[in-house]
Amino acid sequence: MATEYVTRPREQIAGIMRAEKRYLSAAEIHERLGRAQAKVALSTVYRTLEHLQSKGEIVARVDEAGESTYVLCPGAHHHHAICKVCGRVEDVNCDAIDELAGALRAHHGFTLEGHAMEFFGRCAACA
Amino acid sequence: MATEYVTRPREQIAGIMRAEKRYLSAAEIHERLGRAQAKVALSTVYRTLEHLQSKGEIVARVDEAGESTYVLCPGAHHHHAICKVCGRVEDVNCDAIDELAGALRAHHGFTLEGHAMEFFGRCAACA
DNA sequence: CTCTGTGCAAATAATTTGCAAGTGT
DNA sequence: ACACTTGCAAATTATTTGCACAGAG
Repeated sequence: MATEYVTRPREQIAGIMRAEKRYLSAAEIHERLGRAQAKVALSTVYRTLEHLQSKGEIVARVDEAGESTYVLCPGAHHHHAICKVCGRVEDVNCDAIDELAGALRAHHGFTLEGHAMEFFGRCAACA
Repeated sequence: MATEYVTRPREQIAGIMRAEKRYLSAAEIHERLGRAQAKVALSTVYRTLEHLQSKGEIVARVDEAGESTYVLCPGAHHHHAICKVCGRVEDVNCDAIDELAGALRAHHGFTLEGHAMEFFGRCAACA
């Protein structure tokens, strides 16, 4: 049960994810597959992305337009700095916020212009 | 030009947003309007939410299921601590991350279990 | 009276799903 | 062989839009 198969669509999608350092939508991935002469169904792209997500190899994020996008993201807990211009993603580890702007610039040459964060847990009433 | 009308649907939707301290989807708001005998079209809910958003009175967030949700959020830049159980939202100002867990518990009785953040700006190549 | 807001129903667009056929091991 | 994957087309779901009518100023 739960045997793992290596198929051409999966290899090609994983290849694209590995080659790109930015969040891509299912449609964008599907389009690149088409350019590479790979005839993969869009539904397969969705299913493969879900599969990679459950394996913890990629993470999803919903962009401004409401589309789900995905990026390769293995390894320990960290956050992403996303370039507004080219979409490139820099990995950022969890330091103090005040240090962030300085550290981002020093370590990544990334100029911080904005950020968003959310916290999850249990409020006083639900503790 | 751009005159601002006060209508019953708008008042009722604003009332619901004011009464709730948690993120609600358009459908949830619509359902509450129904319970309150207010016959407001779902499309009007969407249009009103968009309107309130452009006025900066509410903020949107996409939940785990991919639905857009909205909460009243006036005033200065801050973040939200969302209770996993009841959905209540606590406002959190932008302190150092290490202090966050302690501060959240001390100031809000909120036990931090997880967080997500994203940074936006310009990478070295695009600066 | 005029311009904005609303309701309704139809149109979009992203994502999901059923099922028959294909493929890896 | 057998279980997992894929493709295709149809179904689902959230959100948007066109248009005639109602309501606010």
